[in-house]
Amino acid sequence: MGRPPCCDKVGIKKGPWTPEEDIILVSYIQEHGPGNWRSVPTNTGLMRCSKSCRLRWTNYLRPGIKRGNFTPHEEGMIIHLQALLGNKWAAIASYLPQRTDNGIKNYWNTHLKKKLRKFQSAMEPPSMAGDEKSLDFAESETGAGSSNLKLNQTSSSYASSTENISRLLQGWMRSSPKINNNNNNSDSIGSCSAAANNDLISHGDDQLESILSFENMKDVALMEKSTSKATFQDSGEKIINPERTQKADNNNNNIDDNNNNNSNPPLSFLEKWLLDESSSAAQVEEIDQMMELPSIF
DNA sequence: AATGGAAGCAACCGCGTCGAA
DNA sequence: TTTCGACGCGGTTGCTTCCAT
Repeated sequence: MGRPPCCDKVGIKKGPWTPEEDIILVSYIQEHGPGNWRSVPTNTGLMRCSKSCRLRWTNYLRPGIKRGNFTPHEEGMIIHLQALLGNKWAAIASYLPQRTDNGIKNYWNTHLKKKLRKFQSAMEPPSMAGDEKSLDFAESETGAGSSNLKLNQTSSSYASSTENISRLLQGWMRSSPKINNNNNNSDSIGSCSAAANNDLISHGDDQLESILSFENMKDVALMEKSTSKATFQDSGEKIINPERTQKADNNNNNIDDNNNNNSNPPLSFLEKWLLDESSSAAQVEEIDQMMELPSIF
């Protein structure tokens, strides 16, 4: 007996959402608030799976979502957090309240992974360039030789209409106290960071290698400025447990309890770095400069 | 101008986790 | 304590657009 489907597959519509469907969904959420996704299709008449409704809201219709190009600071945060957390996109997204996990994941897979690959190739001796083992994030990738990065591909025309729908909700979000969407305000950075402090668990050596290899890449000096670094590295196996960050984020009333756990080193260095726009932006700009070196190509 | 490949991104699928009964 | 439903996450797929030939 397999797992039952999340919803009745018969008559369920798939594929891209239409503006009409978006309006129906947004109207419903305006009235009832997000959550209880199971009831959304039946109550709205949408021929969509509840999962699909949630995804559509979370990734596109939710107010406060920032679309378009990522800033150097955002890139730097993603690079650092990916090195620290691995492919925990939801956890990474919790530090970038205006970005969705899906968006970050896509951006990583399409842009940053390639950037970092080239950056690391440039940092290595020529004989090592192209050695897949040299990259923690290395994965099978066809067409790796292409240096043509399309950074400004235009989004579809409908994407702009979803933004409009999203914009319509801005006023409602401000006036409606019943929506507890922590990802939509700047405070969530602090709360997520605090949550991260609560979530230090043991992890494997791979994670540590990832961290160390990243540190080797560029900003050792920056990291060494932090007084917390020694503690963090010496522990060797302590890292944020990203799987709980969002839940902790939603329950940050309990943060104080967990902060009292003395066995866990503080992550203030991470927070400090993440909130230090100039440092991360500078790092990404440096990578960009490396990318532009003719010698690489 | 046509076409094939590459790139980007929206959406889906399957599994893990959590909480209520 | 166990079971089950709902939600959330990460990986993957497939469609659309762009670009080179």
